[in-house]
Order: sequence, then C-alpha cells, then structure tokens
Amino acid sequence: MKLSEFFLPLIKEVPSEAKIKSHQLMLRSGMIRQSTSGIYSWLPYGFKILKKIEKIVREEQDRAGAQELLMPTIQSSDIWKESGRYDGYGEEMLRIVDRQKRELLYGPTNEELITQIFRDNVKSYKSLPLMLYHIQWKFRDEIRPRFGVMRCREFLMKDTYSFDATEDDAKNSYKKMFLAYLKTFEKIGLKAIPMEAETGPIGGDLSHEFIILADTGESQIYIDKNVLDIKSEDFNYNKTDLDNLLKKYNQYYSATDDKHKSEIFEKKVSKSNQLVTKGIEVGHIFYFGQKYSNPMRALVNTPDGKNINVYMGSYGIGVSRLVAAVIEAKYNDKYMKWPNSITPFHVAIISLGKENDEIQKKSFEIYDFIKKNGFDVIIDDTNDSPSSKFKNFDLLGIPFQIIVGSKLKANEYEFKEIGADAIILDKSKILSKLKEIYNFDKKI
RNA sequence: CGGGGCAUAGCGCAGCCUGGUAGCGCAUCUGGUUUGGGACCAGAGGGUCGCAAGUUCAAAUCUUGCUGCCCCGACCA
Repeated sequence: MKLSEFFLPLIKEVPSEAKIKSHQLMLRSGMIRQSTSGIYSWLPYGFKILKKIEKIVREEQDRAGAQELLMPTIQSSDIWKESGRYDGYGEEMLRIVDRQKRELLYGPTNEELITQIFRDNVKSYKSLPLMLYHIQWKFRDEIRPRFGVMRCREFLMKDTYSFDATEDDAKNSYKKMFLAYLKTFEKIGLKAIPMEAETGPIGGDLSHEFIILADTGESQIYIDKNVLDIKSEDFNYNKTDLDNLLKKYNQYYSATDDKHKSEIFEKKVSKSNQLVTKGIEVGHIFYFGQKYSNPMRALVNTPDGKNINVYMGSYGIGVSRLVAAVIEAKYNDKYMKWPNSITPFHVAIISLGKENDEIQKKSFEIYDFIKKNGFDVIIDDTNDSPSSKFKNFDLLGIPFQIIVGSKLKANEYEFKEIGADAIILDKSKILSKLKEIYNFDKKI
C-alpha cells in the first residue's frame, strides 16, 4: 500500500471529546470516526486491525470445535417473549416497529435466536455436543456511551452457544471455551485473567469474566500473581487437561471489585504475591443449563427414549472492544506498538527521498521485494518532511520500520523496531529478519 | 434518568458580556524553495454562525423553545 493512495485521515491535535488514550489514538490515527453517540464507522486502518482480531478469534473457535454461522442483527420479538426476556431485558434493548407494525429488535445477544434454530433442527442426543458461533454486530442502548469503542452502543461481538445432553457434558463445553479464550487473548498478545462473575441478564449459575491487565482499565482487580504464570499452551481440549486448567485457576485468588473480600485476600495470598491493578473486561462466559431450553422447549431425545431440555451455555468476546483494549494495554505514553499477530501492516517503509530521486527508487525496490514475498507493507512515498513522516508512523504503531535515507550505502537499509534503536541490514537480511519475526513459514 | 457544560470553515478555537461587512491557528489547493524528528515564502478556496420562533432599522451576539454532542454518577462484551 502506498501512503499517498491510502485513505488515512490523521489528526495532529488531540480531539477534545476523547478522554482515554485508546480513543484519542484511534481518532488521531484515522481508525474510527463517530457517526452518532456510541456509534462508529471503521475507517480502513482501524478496519484492518478489527479484521485481524476477528480472524484470530475465529481460528481459536474453530480449533475448539465450534462451527461458524451468521445470524441477523434484527430479530423478531416473539422469541424474546417466549423466553421471558422481552420485558426483562429493559431499555438496553433497541426495539423497532416495522411498517406492518411488527415488533422487531436489534439483537443485543442471540440466546433466543440460536435456541430457536437449534430446536427446529436438532432432535437427538446423537447430534450433541454442538457448539455454534457467529461474529456479528450487536446493539445495546447504553445509558451513557463513552470512551470510544470501549463502551459504545453498536459493537462487534463473537458469541458462541453450546448444546449438550447432560450437565456434565455442558460443563465440559464451558471449559473448552474457557481454554479457547485464554489461547485467543494470548495470541493477540494480551494476558487475560478469568474471574468468577455475576451472571447478569444472561442468567445461569456459572460464569467467568476475562479481564486483561491495563492500568487504565475500568475494573479494579485483585489477584494472586501466580495466576499470571498459568500458560494456556500447556493445555489441550481433552477432558483431563480442561479439568486441570480450571482446578489450577481455582487454586489462586482473583476477584473484581464487587466480589473482592479483603480478609480472604490477605489471608490466602502472601504480601509479595498480592497484585491490585486495573483491567478491561473483554470476554464473558456463562453456563446456564436449561434457562432458555425450558421456556422455549428446545428438546432432545436421550438414549433411553426420553425428551429432555438441552443444556446450554453462551460465550462472548467483544471483538471491537478488543481493538481499544489492546491500545490501552500496549500504549505506554511514548509509543504505540501493535502486537505482531494483529498489526495492520507487517512493516512500514519510510522513504526520506523525494519524488523520483534515487532514495525513492531504492525505497520502492525494497517495497516490491518484501511485498512479493507475501508481507503486508505500507510505504510513505509522500513529500512530507522527514520529521512529520516519523511522527506519523509513531502514531500508527506499525511495529517495524524500514527507513531509507541518504546516509546508507547502496544495498543497505535501516531496520527499526518501534521503541528500539535502528540497525543497518542489507536487502536479503531484511527479508529473513521479517520471516523470523512473523514466523512466516508457520503462517501466523 | 439526575447534575454540569458545549454547539461559529475539515479539526482546534476566538468573537457574544456592551447587537452594526465572520476571524485566528492547523489542514486543503496553486506556484516555488526545503528534506534524518510535526519545514519555509507567496497566493487561493472553503461558513444559511446546530434548528425554529421572537425582540430590533439591524441578531453569531439578546429572549424562548427544540435538537445534537461531551463530562460526572447508577448498568454492561
């Protein structure tokens, strides 16, 4: 991509309405623009990042055995009346009346719709276990939208639903998602801590929030530092591993503000292991058994010929919120650096030459070369002053830069990781360096 | 929903108190110079002053109503 052709409206000044750094950065780097209160357009730069996160989320869901489908944003109110949530959900649900005076709503979540799909199409325990998910825009009419896409009204969410014939199996599905979430956030470069949570309007009797550490987060959290050392890569999706994983987390103290009990914290966790910090909720999983299958009559046959209400769980990840959450977690007030797995471009080439001079030609040489080898690369081919080019790319947070200027010999390029000193490499070394960084042969 | 604030060029703001030809910085466009940390010179374009009504010879400015947005609190991926 040539910067001169890329739709990337940058803002030099800090927009006055943005109070937190992720919101400021997302506006300044041309990722998003507000359409109306709590509703945003995603511009090309931001959309690229959103898509990359979505891709990682999808890959881990698939790996955990969930199947992707796509449900609509607009739902009929009928099924919500069946489940009893039409009145219960409250004003957060956006209700719409169409020209035939039918009551519709913009889905804030999809338990009812997926249950309807399930009951209409699955009759036997033999079809279970089943996990279905989609990645779709949701609308929740927040009382007070704020902080950009962190707490907005229309947001992109991945939601998975599990169906099982027994409570035991259902809890196993729950644990699968538990593990999938840890792996997902880790891949995005974030440390997520699962915490027991209130079940809220979704309901049920088992629930975890996944909170990533960020000192600007909204929730205060209290944890035993030991939880930070649990590595999801040590666990697989078999029953033994999954049971051990939850046991491991249950060993250590971790709680959000509202569940925190300081006496227990002090007693159970040694002083040196106590960590009180802030975090951002990026995922929430629920086991709720027959809460929806009962009123909505989602029945399956058991091996002994009886009908039972299917056991269910639901599992959400705030995909669009994650974009902001990554910034909150990774921006250190000096520079932003996108994690390698979700960076919108693998590398940026900053050409300090002017139109059609030798430096510019040399810049395009390396650009073509890297691009041909499969990397996503952006080149600054504008006539801006060098200082303004550097500032722009610092803002964009692309983790690696190749700087082409007059100080270099014929085959040499400067290679710079954001936040580190530049090193000088020749053309072929740059390619191998990039392949090494991005694990290219493994196709990550 | 309660409390506070704002609305003037794409962005950030001044002008309003005390009514009288719509202004500044950045951005944009043209020409030229410049190029290793937000360059310089010269010129240009861009606004029914959020909407509606009222007062007045005259309203961005005063009055009333409406709408939108932001901030602080209770809820949430």
